[in-house]
Amino acid sequence: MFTLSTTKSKQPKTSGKKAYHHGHLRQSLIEVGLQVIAENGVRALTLREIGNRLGVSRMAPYRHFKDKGALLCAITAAGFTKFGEALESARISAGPNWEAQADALGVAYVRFARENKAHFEVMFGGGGEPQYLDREGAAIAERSFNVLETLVREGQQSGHVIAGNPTLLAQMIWATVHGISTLGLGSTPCDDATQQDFTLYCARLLRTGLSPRE
Amino acid sequence: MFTLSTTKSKQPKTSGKKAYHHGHLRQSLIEVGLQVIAENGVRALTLREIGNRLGVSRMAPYRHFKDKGALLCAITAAGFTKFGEALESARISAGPNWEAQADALGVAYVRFARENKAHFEVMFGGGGEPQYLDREGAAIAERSFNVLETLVREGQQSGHVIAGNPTLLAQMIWATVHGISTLGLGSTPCDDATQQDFTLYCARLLRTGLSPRE
DNA sequence: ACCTGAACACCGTTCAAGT
DNA sequence: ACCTGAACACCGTTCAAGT
Repeated sequence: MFTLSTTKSKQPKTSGKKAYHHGHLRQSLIEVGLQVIAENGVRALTLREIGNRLGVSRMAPYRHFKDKGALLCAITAAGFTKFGEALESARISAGPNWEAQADALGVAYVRFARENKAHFEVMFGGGGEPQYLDREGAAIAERSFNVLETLVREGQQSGHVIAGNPTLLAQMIWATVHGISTLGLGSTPCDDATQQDFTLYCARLLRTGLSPRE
Repeated sequence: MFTLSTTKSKQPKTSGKKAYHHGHLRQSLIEVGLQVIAENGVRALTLREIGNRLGVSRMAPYRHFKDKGALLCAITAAGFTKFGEALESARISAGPNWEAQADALGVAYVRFARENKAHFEVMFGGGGEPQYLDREGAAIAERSFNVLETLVREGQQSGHVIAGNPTLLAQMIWATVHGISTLGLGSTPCDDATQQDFTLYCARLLRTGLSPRE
């Protein structure tokens, strides 16, 4: 589960005593926090609970995070990093065809939301909260969006997309995939395939439009 | 603020003592609860706080709601009722033109989200919560969606919308307006006009499509 | 019926303290 | 540096009780 370097912090503590802690509490807090959210929702995220799961005192988290909100911010930032990677890698593995890339991106977006409910929840303020997004997180989040905007620009150059402000066009697409994700549209009730189908259906409609072409 | 009948409950209590309570605690709880959410978010909603604001004991709410979740359900249901009315009235006052109706509906959706943040938050599970939606609330919510689906059907009959499953088409539109609403797209940072512009922009794109018509 | 107080098991967070 | 315990001001909720 731990993907970090295994180098303990500064003092290896020659004794086998038990040590103050494993040495990567910060990362563990994020991972376990995410786990708790995945199991029971953001609402159930409790510093005490995290502490218990890690066999650590109630106050230990405060060594690494100013408060609960700071932990959530870190989780959010980690989420957007993963999110951006998922989008970008989906686009790349879709090959050179523009439409294939567009489809892949949409599907990846919706799939990420489904497969990382906990992260998605925190990332997009699924808490009525002021959205746990600090300066750093916001920058990462914007990078994710830029994958989409880049796609639009390229589509315009290759003649797949109409002229117009690429940012606005990207936002329009963004709204659609995001709406599908949050509304859980096309899922009956837990089906991944149907949701993917619905996403592709929407992607096609988005291209050709809702009004008849004469 | 109180739009209910002023008839006190059963016993008017001839004495001027102060009475057990004003007689419409249930409705007051919903209204004040909504107020608290509007001011500080769902997270800040506290039965105790509501009680305080109403000059009522901590336990009074339990007389009307099984628990906090039940209150939230009632708030949600009330929200969807208002929401459905907003959509329907927007459609009606848009006149007979189909496109005008479609635009009005989209704008009304996004505007509702903006002007009723608190309600919207609770209605669509803006809490990572299991979405406070009981059987009754779900029925009301579905009715709101049907306004949209009806519009699509009529659009198909009048030749404004391509053929296809009206439910899926409506869901596609729904996803878009919902995405705009939750992402707060087109708002810089609190501007109502620009968000409306953006919504209309999306509505047009939705009709004509993103790929060039040759 | 409708309201109340005391009490219980939970929170986040502060503080003084240990190694 | 990193961890800990006790303590404080909050929660939701149960219970026994008042009118």
